[in-house]
Amino acid sequence: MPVESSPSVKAQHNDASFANIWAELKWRGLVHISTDEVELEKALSGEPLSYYCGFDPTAPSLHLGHLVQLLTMRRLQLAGHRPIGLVGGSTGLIGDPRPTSERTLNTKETVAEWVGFLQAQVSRYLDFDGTNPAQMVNNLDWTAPLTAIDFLREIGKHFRVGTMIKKDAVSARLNSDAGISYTEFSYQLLQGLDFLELFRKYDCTLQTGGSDQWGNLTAGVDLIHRAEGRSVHAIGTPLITNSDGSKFGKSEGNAIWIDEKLTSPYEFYQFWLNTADADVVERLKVFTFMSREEIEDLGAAVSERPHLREAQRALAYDVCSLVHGTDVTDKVIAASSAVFGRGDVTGLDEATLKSVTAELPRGSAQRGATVVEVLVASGLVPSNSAARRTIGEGGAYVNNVKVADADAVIDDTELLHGRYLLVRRGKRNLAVVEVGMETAGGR
RNA sequence: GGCAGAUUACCCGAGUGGCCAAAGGGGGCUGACUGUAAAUCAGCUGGCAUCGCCUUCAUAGGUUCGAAUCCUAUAUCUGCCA
Repeated sequence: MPVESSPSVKAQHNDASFANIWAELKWRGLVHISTDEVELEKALSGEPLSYYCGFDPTAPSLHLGHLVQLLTMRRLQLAGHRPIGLVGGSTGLIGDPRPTSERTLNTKETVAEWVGFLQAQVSRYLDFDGTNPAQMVNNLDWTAPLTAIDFLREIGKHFRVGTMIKKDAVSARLNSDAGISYTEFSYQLLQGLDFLELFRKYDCTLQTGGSDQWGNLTAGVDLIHRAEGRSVHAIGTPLITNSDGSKFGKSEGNAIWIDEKLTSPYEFYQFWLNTADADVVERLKVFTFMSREEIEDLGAAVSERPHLREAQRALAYDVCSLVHGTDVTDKVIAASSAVFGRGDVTGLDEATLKSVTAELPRGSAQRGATVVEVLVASGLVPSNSAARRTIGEGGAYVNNVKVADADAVIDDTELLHGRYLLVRRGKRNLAVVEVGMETAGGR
């Protein structure tokens, strides 16, 4: 299992101006719901405790919603507590009930592959050295050997159906046409079992997760209370929302993934840079390790000189560096400024051009291609018609020069370093097209 | 099981034989403005070899010079009656 922290993890620290980690979590708006606050604050201020947060393999990568959990885990670790990163090799095979509809089951092979991906991702955000090192677990390790009979006798007996059907996710489904399968109905037992298992094995006494997981978090708290007679804790982080009511963490309807293959670092950086003024302070609190003072200064900058967008730049740089590293982030910023700056790309030397465009989508075309063909090859438009439409609208650029004639042939002299074209659609959709020296091929 | 009604482009929804690639709204895209923002205004929003042609109005057939519109069968959904 690949377990490797990101280099930036070592440099992170909490804000010492807070009385304790609980106060900081509250200030950052990371506590939406929790078990007894007084007890929890006491526990978090006392001896190091073990806590866990689970991630189900429902996709090949984690997304920004998960990043909230990862950073919350890291904050608790920085406060001296011991994190347990759990990847749901078994729960991913069952499916957490969504309020709307039944999930389709993924194959065991797919889930196993995704487990590996997620373990590597989770590892990057935790520290595996020091006095309170993180550890990674997979709930398949303790659920796979369990027989159905033992599961029903030892776990199922502690759960009342009346309680189970009152959980939001379940009751929403029972009241909908979709109904709910027995498989998904059982999900909360599995997550409860995880907490119990980790409690027994590692004295894990706190589970964190999104507030939408509250029903599952309390399933574990209740189970431990019944089975072991001990009170343990749970913290539910809020659902991050945009001030304009749109969904956070989406760009043009697509989720923002932390895997660079699914969401390019360029797109990732742009996503953060475009954070609304009204949301940027809240994002800084949740997604960065900046101190209260730094964040308050940036908040003041937003209201005094919004056009400079200092807070957005700081946010984008910070989060992009955290997820993709500072080297990649520097390249992305260079690409962004080459495009949004004065925009003369013909003067760039080849090495600079390459690094600047490294994060952009790429395509290839043949020599003698028309503007329309180049636009389609870039992937910026889906069809020739769309390409013509874009050109007609005045939104098509080659090497940052607006093009008007759809059928114009790209001359060899326009190629940057004999092969490249920087193609742009609208203000900020960019791609690189490499023009081949051969004339065969293509589609 | 019986009766009635629905099924239209990304979504909602108009259209009941030709003037329908299909009203309107939402969403999206582009342009102007701007702070790579918000708001606002304007245009675009099936495909292609773009003055024209092709495919599309649940699916498969049929009537007709001509069908999203009529008929038949199938599938799915919604009401009402058993």
